[in-house]
Order: sequence, then C-alpha cells, then structure tokens
Amino acid sequence: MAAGMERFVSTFTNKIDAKGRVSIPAPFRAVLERDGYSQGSGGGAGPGSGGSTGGGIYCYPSLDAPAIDGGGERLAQKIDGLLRGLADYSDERDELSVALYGDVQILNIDGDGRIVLPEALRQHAGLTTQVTFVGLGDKFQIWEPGAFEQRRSRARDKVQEHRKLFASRPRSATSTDGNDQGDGK
Amino acid sequence: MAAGMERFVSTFTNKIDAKGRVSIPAPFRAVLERDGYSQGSGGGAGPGSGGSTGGGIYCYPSLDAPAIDGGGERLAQKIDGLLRGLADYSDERDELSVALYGDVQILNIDGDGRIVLPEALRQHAGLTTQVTFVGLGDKFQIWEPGAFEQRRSRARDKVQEHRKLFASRPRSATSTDGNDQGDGK
DNA sequence: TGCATAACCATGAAATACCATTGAAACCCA
DNA sequence: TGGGTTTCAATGGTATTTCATGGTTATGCA
Repeated sequence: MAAGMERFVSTFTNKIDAKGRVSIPAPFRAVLERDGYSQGSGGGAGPGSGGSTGGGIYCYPSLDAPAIDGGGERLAQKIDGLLRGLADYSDERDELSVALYGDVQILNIDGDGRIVLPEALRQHAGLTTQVTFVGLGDKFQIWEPGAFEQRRSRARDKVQEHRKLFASRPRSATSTDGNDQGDGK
Repeated sequence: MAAGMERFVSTFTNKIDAKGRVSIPAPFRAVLERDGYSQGSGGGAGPGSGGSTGGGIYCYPSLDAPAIDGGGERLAQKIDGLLRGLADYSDERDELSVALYGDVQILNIDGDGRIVLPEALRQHAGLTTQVTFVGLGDKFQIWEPGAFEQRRSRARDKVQEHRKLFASRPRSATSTDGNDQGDGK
C-alpha cells in the first residue's frame, strides 16, 4: 500500500450526482478506515476496495470558510476535547455545544465509498455539480472547485511573500502546479 | 447504521400531531437504546428498527432557555453527580433538587419511536406544530424551530470568539488555513 | 359510561443498500 | 518499448428498507 495513510493529503475533485452523492477519494477512505472506523459489515468485496465500509464521517460547515470540514474519529474527539474543558451544565457550554454538535452531521459511507451531502452543507459551501476534497492532515475540507482555486492561489501568494522575507534567494520556478490530481474535465 | 451512536449530534425537525406525539429522530433513538433505559414497558416491535424500543427518556424544562432538555440514563446520572457535588451547601442543593428533579418527566417511547410531550413542557418551550431536536452530546434539547434558529446564530458567534482564543496559540505556521480548532492535547 | 391515554396498523416519501457500467491507470509480457 | 490485459476507482441507475406521520382500535381511569 501507499505510504501516508495516516493523514489527509492532496486534493481530488469528484462529481455530485443527482441524488447528492459524492465518492470519497480512495486515499481518504483509506485514512478513515485506518482512523478507527470498523463496524465493518462483513468483508464483502465491493467493486472498489470498498468492503467493510460501514463507517461514517463527521462533517460540519467550516467556521471561517465556504467549505465543509470532515474527518473521522480523530476529528470527533478533537471536538469533544474542546467541550470537555467547560463545566457541565454551564450556560457557556450549552451554547458552544449548540454550535459544535448542532451543526455536525454524521454521514455514513455506502458500500461504494460514497456519502450523501445534505442540503444544509451543500449550501454553506456553495456546492453544485463538482466538489474538491482538500487534505489538511487530521481533517479534510470539501470545496466548490472554483472557490478553492481562488483560495489556493491566494495562499500561494502569501507563501511567496514569506519566502521573500526569509530567503532572499530568488528561485525561478517554484513548481507551478504542485500536486493536483483532480481531473480537470 | 450510522456511526457515532454514542452522542447526540445534529439537528432534526419533526412534527407534533394532533395528539401531541412527536417522533424522536432515529439517530437519537439509537443513542438512547445504547444508553439503557428506565422503564421497560412491553414494547411491541416497531416498524423501524423493531426490537426492544420500549424505553423511556428523561425530560425537563431547560433552566436557562425556552427549551426542553432530554436524555437517557447517562443524563440522569449526570444530574445526580451534579447534586452530589453540592452536598456541602445543602440549601442550594435542595433548591437545585427541586429545580432539576421537580419538573422531570419520564416519557416512554412507543412502539413507533414517538413520545407524547406533556402540556407543561410544551408550554415552557413554546411548542406548537413543529419541534427541533438538537444534539448536545450527552443530552439533547427540543426547541421551537424559530427560536432555535436565533439561538443557533448566537451560538455561532460565541464559537467565533472562542476560536480566536484557541488560534492565538502560536503554533506552527498554518500555511493554507488558520482553521484549526485547537489540537486536543 | 365518557374521557384520556396508550398500543396497533397502514402508507407515502425519503434514505440507503445493491448492482452494473464506464473509464483510466498500473502491470505484464513479448 | 509497445500492445494488450488486468485492476481499481468513480459514476449512474434500480431495488429495498427505513422512517416519519396519520389514523384506528384497544385499554385504563374517573
């Protein structure tokens, strides 16, 4: 197997079908399975690697971007950790819980490695026909492809600035295309 | 079956029928079943998951919101624990006991996964024709949909504030996105 | 016996599991 | 190195199940 099944990396672009279904990129699926989502429903060999896909993923609208945040158990525990620090039955805790738990959706992965994106999430991210999965280590994000491109180029500019600040060495070509594996249809 | 059957998450909006009946969202039912019950009236096999749906849930008017708090065994034990911690100040404890236990109702779930909301509770939350179930981890709340929307947006603002607190920790440079919810540890 | 509550049954819509097809990339062998 | 083969992932469609909801009958209490 390929190395790096621990973290979500790279970007992939897939389609949303008429029913709101989207295939989770196979590498991400591998990370999710590894992250501790067993509940496997038998080891039936699916068309893809599929098989024991019985698990689900945690998704919620990104707090500061038109995107969806998603992840597995690890992400869920992170959220729990945030709340655990607050006193039980405090007013504050209830309020935070509403925002953190209330907007979370647990989407289960079907036998073919797909999830159904609920309307609320699709709307928050402005998703229509295609989505871009963006690996961010412990979690990933789901973007509208166009919106993500903008975001990405802006990020690059920032990186460039930093480079100029720190390293005065002028590099000619900084790998213009990185590692996008999305199919640009 | 959906993963994450340990905690109440997400929000669901259902109808109240002429008799005051409301369907408990199926995912919440799953959490309750896993959590254990109080009353085990002989429950017929429901059309849904079937099996032993005959449990009951703890409900009481929210102390600080126009909503109903609900949950299973875990919630009941948490209330107990809270009171035990106040043993020293018995005056306060008695008051809280009344506040917490006094209005608690044990509603049992019928064979179809529904409960009947007593008038007192409905009134406290201002419920009329529809209700919104809000997952808060160990418990859930029942809101009048409109009122909940207000509460939700307020909660989101609060989270934004907290995020800034967490994010102020100068960790590694987040290249693409500062959207980190503070690492758990 | 009248009223209120709880169990039971039925149904339409929506979610999900299942199956088939396509297309592309890796692989093998000449 | 090139052609052919095989494998796997993504996508489209269909069948089945689940779930929320409305109604009806049974049961308990005053």
